[in-house]
Amino acid sequence: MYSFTEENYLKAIYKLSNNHGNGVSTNSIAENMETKAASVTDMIKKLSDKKLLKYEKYKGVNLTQKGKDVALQTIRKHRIWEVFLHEKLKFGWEEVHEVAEQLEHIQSELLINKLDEFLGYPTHDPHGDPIPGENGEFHSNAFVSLDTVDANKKVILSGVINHSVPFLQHLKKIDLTLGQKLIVIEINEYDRSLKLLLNGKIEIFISNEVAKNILVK
Amino acid sequence: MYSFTEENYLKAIYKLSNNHGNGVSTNSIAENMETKAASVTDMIKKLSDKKLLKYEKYKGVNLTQKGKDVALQTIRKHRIWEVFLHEKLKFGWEEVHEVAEQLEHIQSELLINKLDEFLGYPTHDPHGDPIPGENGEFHSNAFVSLDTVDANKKVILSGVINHSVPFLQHLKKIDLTLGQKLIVIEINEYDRSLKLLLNGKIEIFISNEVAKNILVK
DNA sequence: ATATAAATTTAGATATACCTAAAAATTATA
DNA sequence: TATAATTTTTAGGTATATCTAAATTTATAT
Repeated sequence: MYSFTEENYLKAIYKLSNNHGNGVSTNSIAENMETKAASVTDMIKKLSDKKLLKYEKYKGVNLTQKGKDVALQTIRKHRIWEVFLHEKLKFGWEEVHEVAEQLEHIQSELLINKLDEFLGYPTHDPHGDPIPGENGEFHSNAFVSLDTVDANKKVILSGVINHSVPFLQHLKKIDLTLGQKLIVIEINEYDRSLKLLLNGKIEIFISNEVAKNILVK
Repeated sequence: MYSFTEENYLKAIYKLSNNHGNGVSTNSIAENMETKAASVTDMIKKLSDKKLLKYEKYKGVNLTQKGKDVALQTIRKHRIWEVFLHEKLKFGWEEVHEVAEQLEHIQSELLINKLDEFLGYPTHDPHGDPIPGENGEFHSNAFVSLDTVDANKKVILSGVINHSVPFLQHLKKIDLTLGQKLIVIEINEYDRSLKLLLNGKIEIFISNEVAKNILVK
């Protein structure tokens, strides 16, 4: 139906329009897709012709409902594949993204629905991001950043804000993984670094930089 | 490493060079790939430049070892994905090919090796075709066509020669699936049609046309 | 052996998705 | 508000993978 490239543009624009208000700029898309502004203008015209987005010269773009649907289905596929790679094939959570970038473009409704069923209809991917449903509906996750949690409260590591490979590798190294039960036992006022208790056993220290990028519930 | 298209050409040429002797013709490739001879000539030149095949104008092509390796790895990936779709996602054996045509091009050594492990290192795909190993080695299957089997011999349905969707759907309809235990209880001399006993219970009739396309061991 | 048929290649186009460099429009600044 | 800086678009070009139509080579048949 749509090419790899078209799906990738729609996904990028969808994510960018969540961050900023309205009218996603050519340059921001170019930066996000690691390409040049001129290439973005070309593709934008094509997507506009296909009614996937509204485009006004020099004013940026906004996805149409059709465009949002394609973006959400691509994100759905990406996240379901990430669950498969992590749960079934034992990929580390820092390894799943790259392969899912390819798998998300496989065209088969049947495949993604059967895979979803096989995985037991997961609601979140290995980074804690919610998986949109077949009709694009989100189960919004009421997660909070770990640096806002009060001391002595039991929480569960449920997601990350920073999805970069180095950050995920760091968490893995200090035994912080999705589903980890933890308690903030000390908050250092000076640099807002934290002392955590994992599984009621191990104590670890983390910087505020790390805490800010961890989501818990 | 290599594009979808390049991998598909190499796979097609590999299969065609098994059928015929040496020198796969431009037209046979075009027919197999459902494209035009002129397009094949273009691609052949490209693959020849990349040392994936030997090409002499008007004389057809032969894969180099490098070309065979790429073809075999693509076939390996295709068949491992078919096992996954059939065994884990419960796709019918007539449904797996189309989706595997896409999945075979995902580029990740880690993925295919982990998938292979997850599936318990299968040796045959859902059509009974052998899965090449990591180094391209084949476990050759000593299967025979059902129309050559003597009466009253116990055999197991182990593969098919005709891989077409209508043929596979027909077998499914008459309860013939991979692994089915059966005995030829009657061979009609006139048209070489067969009466079979399935699982020692059900009797069915099949034409010689069907029997010729079934492999058993 | 030569004419005819078939197979193959070449020449020249098309569509996609990129790019660089230059031009135009918008936004920021003095 | 006029000028400078930034952003965006346009113009023109590249590479991939197609195609049609014409030319060339090889195979077949009389």
